[in-house]
Amino acid sequence: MARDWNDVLRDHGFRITPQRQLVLEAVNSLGHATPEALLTEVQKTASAVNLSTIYRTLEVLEQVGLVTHAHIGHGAPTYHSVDDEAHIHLVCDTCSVVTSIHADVAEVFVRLLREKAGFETDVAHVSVHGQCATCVDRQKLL
Amino acid sequence: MARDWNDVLRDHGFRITPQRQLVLEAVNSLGHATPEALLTEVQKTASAVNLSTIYRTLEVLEQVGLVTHAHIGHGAPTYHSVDDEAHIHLVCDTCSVVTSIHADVAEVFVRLLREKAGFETDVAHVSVHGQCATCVDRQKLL
DNA sequence: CTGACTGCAAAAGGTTTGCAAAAAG
DNA sequence: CTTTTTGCAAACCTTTTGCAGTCAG
Repeated sequence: MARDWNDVLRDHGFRITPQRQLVLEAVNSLGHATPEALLTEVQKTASAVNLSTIYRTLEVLEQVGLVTHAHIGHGAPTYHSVDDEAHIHLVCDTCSVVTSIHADVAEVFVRLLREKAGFETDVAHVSVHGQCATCVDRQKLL
Repeated sequence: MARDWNDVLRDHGFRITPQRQLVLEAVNSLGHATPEALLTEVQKTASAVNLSTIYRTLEVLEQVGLVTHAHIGHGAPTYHSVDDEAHIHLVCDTCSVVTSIHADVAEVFVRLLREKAGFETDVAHVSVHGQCATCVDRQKLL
């Protein structure tokens, strides 16, 4: 596992660079991370790395299937390793907390979309907005 | 119906202005629209209206519950009338086409999220990424 | 060596803000 | 008249791009 990421890149005609290795490691170690957060992490090791390199690297890594991203909230997308278990992001519009839940809960939903619309859902990319348990409870008290 | 939008605003302590009326009308007539698109629409009637007014107005209209927005793709959010039937956006990551499907298909999904995570889903806000029927078919041919 | 990759700086896209003038109630 | 709302311009933040130098293969 630790050695085939570079094969994946090479197989797609990309070169192996320290920057790419660092970004990939940062994605793996941070779990969920915005480009900005990845930059900070990468710069702990290599302070000269530029933000635009992060973006370009993520594009490459995503293209070869080593990472994916999901759109949470308004601002920044978050990237995570493809190795991670498929999960869905639940974004609370009240308190902005993001929780994850196993993608299994979407099984029926995904099947319905396939049957009714011929749509193949990328489960990991889904982000669901609404109100988290905590905020729902808090609201009941008022 | 045509007359109570201003009551809604007033009840929340907001004032009635031509700009707010025009933005609301634009949201209703365009169905799905980005702030930029709304500006263009509004300017057909009142060319002096400014983009920042559009943003501020949308914020107010959303706050009082007359419109909502959804995050489709990377770029701009799209706003629509709350009167619209609840629907889910299916975003094709291959061809970028956005289709809508009635929110009923998410019923089981929403129930599961409520039961398993206590999460109350805002169905209309969900945008689902994946591959549309057309692109799925096209890929099979290759 | 040669083309892919990087750093830098500047541009672009979308959204927000401060302020003075205009309009609503 | 008082307070909100607007227009304008500038600031902001995130992402993208052009270019020249650097590095991987």
